[in-house]
Amino acid sequence: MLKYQQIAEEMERYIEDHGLKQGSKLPVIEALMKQYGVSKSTIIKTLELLEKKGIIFQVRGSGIFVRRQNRKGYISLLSNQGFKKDLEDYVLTSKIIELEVRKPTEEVSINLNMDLNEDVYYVKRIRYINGQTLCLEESWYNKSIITYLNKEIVSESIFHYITEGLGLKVGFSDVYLQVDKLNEEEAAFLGLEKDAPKLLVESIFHLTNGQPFDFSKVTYNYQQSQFFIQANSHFF
Amino acid sequence: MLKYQQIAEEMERYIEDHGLKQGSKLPVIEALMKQYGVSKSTIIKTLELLEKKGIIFQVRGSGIFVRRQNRKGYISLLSNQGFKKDLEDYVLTSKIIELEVRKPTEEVSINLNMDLNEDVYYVKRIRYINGQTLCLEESWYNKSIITYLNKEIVSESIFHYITEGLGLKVGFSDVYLQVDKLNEEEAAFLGLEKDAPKLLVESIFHLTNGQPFDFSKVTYNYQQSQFFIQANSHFF
DNA sequence: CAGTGGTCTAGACCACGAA
DNA sequence: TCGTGGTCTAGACCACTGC
Repeated sequence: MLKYQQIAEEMERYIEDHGLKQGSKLPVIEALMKQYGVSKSTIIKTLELLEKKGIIFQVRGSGIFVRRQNRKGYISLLSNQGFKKDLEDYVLTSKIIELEVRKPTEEVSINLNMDLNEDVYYVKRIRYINGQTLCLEESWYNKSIITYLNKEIVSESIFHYITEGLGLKVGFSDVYLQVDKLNEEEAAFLGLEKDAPKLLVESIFHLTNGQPFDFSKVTYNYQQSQFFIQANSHFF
Repeated sequence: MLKYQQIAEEMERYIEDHGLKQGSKLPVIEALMKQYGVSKSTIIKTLELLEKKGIIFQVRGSGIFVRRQNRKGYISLLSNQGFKKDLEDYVLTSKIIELEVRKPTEEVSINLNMDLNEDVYYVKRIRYINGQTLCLEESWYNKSIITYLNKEIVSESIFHYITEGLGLKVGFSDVYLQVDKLNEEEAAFLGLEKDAPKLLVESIFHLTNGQPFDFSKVTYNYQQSQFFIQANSHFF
């Protein structure tokens, strides 16, 4: 593990364990250098990482402060790969509706950058939170990358299998959101009435080398869907 | 302007002007160092910035590549402060419904970290895109920070006024999303039927020193609302 | 194993905020 | 004006990719 990752974890744990609130001041860079016995650049790298993750913010000429969003039960739209971390206190389960090897549709082939005659794994499942329907999920995986899937894997965390089991590294993802009304089939699966609101989230996941391997369409039950995002200044 | 910002802008313009596609390889770091006459660290800083903005991705041992999402007409949920950049080809207008100084409600006081007897500017407006209703927006500004607003300012870009006119610096924001049904009043303002889907986006904007100055609740017309987000690997 | 990106160091100097 | 974070440099060494 890299030094700056190590230090970032320790600092994150420190903030968590001491229950520091938004605005709490952390030690100055000089002190952190001494405390961890590393150079200034390494501390800065650490702080950049913590800032990206939304855990601190830095004010030039003033100091380093804790950043905390205070609402509970929201799903982060950025730390994708399942909701494990956001919804730790909730019970998440899945029901598999379909799992098979297919040829991609035109839409899928475009999003996964594949030929129409290559193979994809198609997975359709319902996810439940505390026994209530959370979402209806359809995913397509490029079979030349995700070479094998079975019911057991799919009923657990697919991302865990991809990173640990297959040893692949996830690089980045594009996420698209739309609001619309449920059609009859979706309503039936989610246990809602037709034309009720839905949030449709389409995601394309890429490996670190830029290759797309997973295209997903997730339809959320509007009653269970609260999301949040932390944005940083580099966008302004 | 800092060197690494300058170089980032030049590289971004180069990618744009040459219409480089996702996966196009850019020059190696060594070459960029020579080309711009700076040290390796500065180039790395440049590339980190471009990566955060979703313009490139880097693959260790391989190279630097262009990242591009291909869908048009989506609003970025991260580069907030109005949609100017995302919807360049569209005509955006506003109608002001209310503009006045008020005392905050409890909800507003919590989100802006204010006392109940301090003053806030309250702004309510409808925004249109190509003549269609895009959203209904309610905003509360801490009056001790945003000291003055009038109809003219509010009918244009409020963020432009805050950064240029008042010389304030926006640091970061927390964004919360929920899907629900329109109530009667919202439906009337947006020209939709009651109980139609809506996306409610609540945002809290902070200055670089961490002080919240703007709490906004924006209700989107579901027919006009397409959003996107680019996520990076540090979340995985 | 050559090429390429990533980490880490030590230190000079700059820019901003608060007193 | 001083304390603090930010930029930039030159260079050593590490780690991953792909031929």
